Amino acid sequence: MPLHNRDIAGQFDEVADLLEIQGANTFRVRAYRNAARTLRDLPHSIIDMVEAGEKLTELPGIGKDLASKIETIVKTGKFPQLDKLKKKVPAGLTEIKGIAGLGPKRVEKLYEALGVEDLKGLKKAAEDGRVRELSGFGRKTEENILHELETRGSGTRRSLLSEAESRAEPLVDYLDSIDGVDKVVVAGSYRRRKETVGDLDVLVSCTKNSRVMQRFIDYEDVEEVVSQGETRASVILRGGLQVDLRVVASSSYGAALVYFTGSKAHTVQVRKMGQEQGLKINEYGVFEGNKRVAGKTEEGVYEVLGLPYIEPELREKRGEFEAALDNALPELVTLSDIKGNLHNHTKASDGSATLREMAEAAKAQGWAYLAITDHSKALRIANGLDEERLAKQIDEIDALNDELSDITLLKSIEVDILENGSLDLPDTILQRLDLRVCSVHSHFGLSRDKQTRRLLRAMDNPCFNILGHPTGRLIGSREAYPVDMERVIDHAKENGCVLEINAQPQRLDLDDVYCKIACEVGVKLAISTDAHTPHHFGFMRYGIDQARRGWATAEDVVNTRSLKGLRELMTR
DNA sequence: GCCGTTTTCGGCCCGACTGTTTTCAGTCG
Repeated sequence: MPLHNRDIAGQFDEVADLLEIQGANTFRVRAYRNAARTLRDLPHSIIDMVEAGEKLTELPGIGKDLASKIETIVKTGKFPQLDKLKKKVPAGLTEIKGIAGLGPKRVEKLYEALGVEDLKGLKKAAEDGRVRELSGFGRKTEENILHELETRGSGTRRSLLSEAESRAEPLVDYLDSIDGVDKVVVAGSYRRRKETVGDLDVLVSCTKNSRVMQRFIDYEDVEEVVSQGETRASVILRGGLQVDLRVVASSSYGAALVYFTGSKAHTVQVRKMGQEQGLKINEYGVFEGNKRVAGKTEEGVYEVLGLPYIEPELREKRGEFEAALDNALPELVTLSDIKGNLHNHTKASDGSATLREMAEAAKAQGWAYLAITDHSKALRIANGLDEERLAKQIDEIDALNDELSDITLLKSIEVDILENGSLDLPDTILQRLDLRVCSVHSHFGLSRDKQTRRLLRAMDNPCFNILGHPTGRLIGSREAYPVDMERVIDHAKENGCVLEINAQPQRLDLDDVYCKIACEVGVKLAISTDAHTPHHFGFMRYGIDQARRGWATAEDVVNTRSLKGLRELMTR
C-alpha cells in the first residue's frame, strides 16, 4: 500500500508511460503527468485528504476520474488500471523509455518488431545488429543505444546547487570572454535556485553570429558533445554534468530567458495566457501576428500579459500567477536583509574555530550578532556541552563581548530534543541563554505519530525558541524523518516558536514547500548557516535562496531584525 | 483526462536537433 503522495504520483507516471507506448491520446497522457506533478507538489498527505473526505477535484489537474482512481488506491492499495496496462505491454518498457533518444514510438516499435521487453533484451538486440534493421532506426541510433546502456547511471544524478555552481561559474566566465557575446546567464532550475540541478541551461545573447557555439564545444572541460546546431548545443562535462547552450539575438533575450528559466509548468502557463490574448509567445519574443510586441526584457514579456515581474524563484506554478494578478507577490527576502546568524558551532563541540575567530569572521560579513550554538551533551560524538561546560562558555562569551565592537555574540546552544520530547539540559541553565536552537539528532525511525508528538512536546517548553533543521533530511542521502509538519507548524504558531531554514547546501531544511506554508500561517523563520567553521558563513545565500523559493519576505525572517528586535522575538 | 468571462464540446505550448529520410518523424526541453 502506498504511503506517500509520491508513490501514487509514480504510479500515475507509469500509467502515462504505458499509455504513451500504446499510442494513447497525448493529452490523456499529459493529464496523468500533470496529476502526478500536483501530487508531488502537494504539501500535505493525499491519504489524509481522502480519509477526511475532502474534495480531490479541487486540486489542479485532478478531475472526477482521477479523483476516484486516487481514492481507490488509497482505500484498497490497488490500482486496477495500471495492472491492466501491464498485462497489455511489459512494464520493462518504461525503463527503456528512460534511454535518451528512445521515446514512446520507438519503444513500441522495438517491442512489436523485435520483442524487446526490457533493458537486457534491448542490449542483446543492439549487439546483434537487429536494431539498425528497423525502419526509422539506423546504425547511429544503435550505437547511441549501446553507448547509453554502458554509461548509464553516471550522469543521471542531480547535483546539489552548490556543486553545480562550482562548475557553472568558470564556464560563465569563459563564455563571457568570447568576442561578440553580450550576456551569459545560467537559466533553468539553477536560476530558480532549486536545491538540486539536473543540468545547466546556459543562455547566451550575442550581437552578431559570433563563434560562441564553436568556442563552447572547445571548452576544456567538455568530455562529450551530445548535439550541436546553429542555436543549440548539448555537451557533457567531465564529471557527468550536462550543459545545454542556447544562443539568441539580444532582441530576444528577455523572451528566451523566460522560456529557458522555466519551470516548464510556468512557461506553459505564460504561453497559454498569451494565447488567450491572441499573442504567440516563444523564445524569440511575444508576437501579435508577425509583429513582435515584446521580448527584449523579461519585464516586457510579463507586462504585455498584464503581469508584474515574477522572480525566478517563484516560477513553479504554485500560485504565482494568481498572486501576480492580485498584485500580491511577496517582496522576497535578500541576503542584504540579514543582520545575524543564529546557528553556529565552535571548537567547544564539533566546530573548528574559537569564539573570537567566529566573532571576527561574522563581523567581516557585516552581521550585528552571532549566536554560538554548540551541541549539548547527548551528542557525545560531537563533544556536546554539559551544564558545567556551558556555564563556562557563558562566562567566556560575556567577557569577549566586553572586548568586541560592532558584533555581539549571543549565548545559545543547539540542544538535543530527546526521544520523549524533553530537552537535553535543565531549564535552569537554558534560561541563562539569549536563545535556544532545539534539534533532533537521534531516533529518526520513530513512527510519524511519535515523532510529531516528540516535537510538539519539546515546543511546549518555554525555553524552546528555534527548531533546528526541522525534518533532518540530507539531500540525496537521507530522507526526512516521518513527521506531520503541518501540525508542527501550527504548534509553532501557537507557542511563538521559530522554524529554521538550515542553509547547509545538503540540508536546506525546511524545504521551499513547508517554508511557504509557515509564512502563510505566520510562523517566523530563522535562516542559519549551522557553521562549523567561519568558511561556512558563505552558505547563508543558499538559505536565502530556499526562503525565497518559499515566498519568504524580510518580515518573515527573524534574523533580519536588529539585535533588539531579535531579543523581543526570542522572549516567549 | 482536464477544463471553462467564447462551459458540457473541442480545445489542450512551441521550436531545435538528429537521424533517418528525400521532406520528415521522433525526441527533447
